[in-house]
Amino acid sequence: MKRYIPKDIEPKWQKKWAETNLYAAEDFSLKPKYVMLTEFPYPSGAGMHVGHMREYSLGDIVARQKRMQGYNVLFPMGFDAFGLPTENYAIKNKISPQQATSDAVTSFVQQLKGMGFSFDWSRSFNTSDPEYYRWTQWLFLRFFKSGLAYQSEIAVNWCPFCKTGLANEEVINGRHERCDTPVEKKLLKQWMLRITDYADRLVDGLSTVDYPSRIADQQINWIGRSKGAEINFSIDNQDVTITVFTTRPDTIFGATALVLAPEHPLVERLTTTAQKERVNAYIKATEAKSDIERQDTDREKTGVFSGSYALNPASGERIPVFIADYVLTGYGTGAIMSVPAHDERDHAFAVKYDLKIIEVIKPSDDKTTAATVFTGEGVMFNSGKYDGLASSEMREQIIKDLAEKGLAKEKINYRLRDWIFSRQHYWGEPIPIIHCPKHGAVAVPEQSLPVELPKVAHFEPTDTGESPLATIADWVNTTCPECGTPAKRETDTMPNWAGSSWYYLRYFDPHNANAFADRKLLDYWGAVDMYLGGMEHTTLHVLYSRFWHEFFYDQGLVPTPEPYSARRGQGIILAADGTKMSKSKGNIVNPNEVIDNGYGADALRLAITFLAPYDQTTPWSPEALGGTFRFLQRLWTLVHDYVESDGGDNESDDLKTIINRTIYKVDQDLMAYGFNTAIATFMECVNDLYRVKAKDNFSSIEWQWAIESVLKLLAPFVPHISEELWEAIGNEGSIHLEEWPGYDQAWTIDQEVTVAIQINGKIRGTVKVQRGTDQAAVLTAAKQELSASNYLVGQEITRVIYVPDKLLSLVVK
RNA sequence: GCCGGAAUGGCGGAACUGGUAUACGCGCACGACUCAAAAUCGUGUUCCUUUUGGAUUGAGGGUUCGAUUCCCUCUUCCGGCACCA
Repeated sequence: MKRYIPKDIEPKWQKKWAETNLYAAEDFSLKPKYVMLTEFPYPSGAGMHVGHMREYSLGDIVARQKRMQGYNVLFPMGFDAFGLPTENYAIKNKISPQQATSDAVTSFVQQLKGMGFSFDWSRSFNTSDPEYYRWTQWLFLRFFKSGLAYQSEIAVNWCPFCKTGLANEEVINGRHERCDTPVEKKLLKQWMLRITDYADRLVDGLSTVDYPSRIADQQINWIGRSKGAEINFSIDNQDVTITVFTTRPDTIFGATALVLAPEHPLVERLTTTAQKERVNAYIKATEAKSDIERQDTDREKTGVFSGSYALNPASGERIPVFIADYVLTGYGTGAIMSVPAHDERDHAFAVKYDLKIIEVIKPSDDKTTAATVFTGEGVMFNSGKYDGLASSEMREQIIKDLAEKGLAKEKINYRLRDWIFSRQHYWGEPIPIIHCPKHGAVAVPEQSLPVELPKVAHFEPTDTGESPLATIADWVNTTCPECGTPAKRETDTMPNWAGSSWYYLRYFDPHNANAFADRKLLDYWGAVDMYLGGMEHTTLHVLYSRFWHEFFYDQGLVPTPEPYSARRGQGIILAADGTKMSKSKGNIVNPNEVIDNGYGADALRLAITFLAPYDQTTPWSPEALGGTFRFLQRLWTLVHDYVESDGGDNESDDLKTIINRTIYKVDQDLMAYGFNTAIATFMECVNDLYRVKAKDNFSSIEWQWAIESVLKLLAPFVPHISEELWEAIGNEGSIHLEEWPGYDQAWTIDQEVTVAIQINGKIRGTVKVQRGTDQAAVLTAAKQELSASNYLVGQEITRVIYVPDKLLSLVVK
């Protein structure tokens, strides 16, 4: 018998699949379509480790099963080539980013092909190809022409290490998500995308798609929609109004101060001469603080009195106006009404600065202790005509009453901020804008796209807040498309999230030179049916691309309101020691090494998938590989034993049951993405086949059917060995073109069942009976079974509960 | 602080709508083959007591004939957000 040596079979089949174009998706096929998308990687010099392969292994299983189930499957792969990782790699190795990208793509393709994934390679592209980013620029101009892309001089998050501005989404706990450097604030003129215009749509759209709640909730939290009111406070003896945002207008009678952010535009005007020195000193001190310092919630609250007083529009009381940095300038109006009795932050502030604390809400059950700040709903008091009424019900009434006097209006605020879209780096799509002294920012005409990234000798980022492109005079200097006068190109580039915000659409029509994709193909392929990727992209890439797609839908460019019908997030594979795999720690498990060590891609795919539920973060276990390899060896031996045997002529009910049950279970598991339990089912199945083989001499026809069925089920998981064994048992043509096997329900059920006997809640024995035996007969059998023991001796049975074919529960005393 | 998830043998994990907890794999032990080892095959493997038995799904309570599963309280860990009014 031939031994199972993966090296001998895997490259052979990979070559054959490529030659026969086995996994090509067909445009306009009459079969139902299924788009299985896995996030495309950014090509870097580091190569991919086993953790990366989890995502593609899972996607490949689904894609292959769907193909066998008769779908026209699109399972594409490309490369997210622009961005910091590639640029940093290029700088470090003193090669051009173009070269770094092309080298990395070559090695990534080799790694992916070695795993036997069924990607349609004819649709592959990389986002740094001018033929691709031409359309990224074209789509950006749609935002620009709709007023959704605008320039703004704002204090951006600046990473001093990467030397670039960042979006809010890229800042984690005050640090850059990529390099962990604390970010600084830097005043820069930036391109922004008005994602906040789509805040409601991004929340509401979630109820139309199939996302796990942990992903949907995270996006909802990130967007942070909160309903409340803007209320105007007039300033005593001055013709000035301060507008505050609050979600609790029902506490307005308890507002005993106004607090403005230090950056609030009215601070200067409200500061009295007597207080000027103190206020200026405070603002200076605030500016000196880092973002991380300012965001520390445990920090003692500080502030300063402005000298002015406001009038509470509900109570008419004169209340002081303070300036304090616990009020944020970027949220709401940058000013709040302080209600110390019912807000913990305001309480702490009021205690420190000796402000009045007026309680106006008490819990309906009235068991509050004076020590705590009551922030819940309750009954209003000290609130004039609202006394005795429920706070939750009066909230809208108060807004209405104040609105009649022109003092308030309903308002919804979002935590989400507009998307800072400029990067001061070389390796990105040039923003296709020309700055004309007369016409301002002008779009590059469509026929002049792409605005190609010039090839340069020096592409290192600068400290000036300008992109390296700014130094290339003959690229920067151009003429205005409107009037022909000398003008300058925009020198900032787009963030690495730009190309990935629409890449799935390009797979539908990857070679189109006249449009980002043909409308007929967009209509045919529609939304992505399943999108698998990392949890870390929930509030970055997934949110961004939903925003782009929703805008395109409004522009009539795409047929569906949402890009992804369903989304799943796979868990991270950690190193065996439980820490993250990283090149610097040297704990990376390289798939190439695993394959070369003789385990092969199939055993690796199984090990990755069998490790844990797909969505769970879990440490890698090198030993698991031995287990899955042994399993494949046992399968190999089983099939070859059959091929080399003569075969008998026995019919076998056991065999029928084993196979039908396996098909049923694997079917169920795959529907629920229970990949690890599906593999356990295969292992049980092969163990069972060994067991019955030793017992009976089955007919060849039955064995052939059994083995063919098992191989078809295994084909999506282990494509090489199943193809090899499919051939070995005498089949022509690829197993991957076979139909997914069906099962006979009748053979998945045992005729003889084991019924557990429970006495007072404890299992005391079991009886075997025919399926469908009635309660009386089972009770008789149970009494007989337990006659040898004394559980029932001298006891009276007071209650009998029978769960048919499963369990008999007796209550005795 | 807020939102989400989790806790089951030595380890990764399984268990359908409440119905025989520990499937499958790893590891370990013993046996077969071998001069020997590896590989392979077989047997066993939750814990305590081993005679009967008893305990056990992070802790404590509850509902139920019966709870890993449902409810309440709490602990720990992981992910996300965080002075967002």
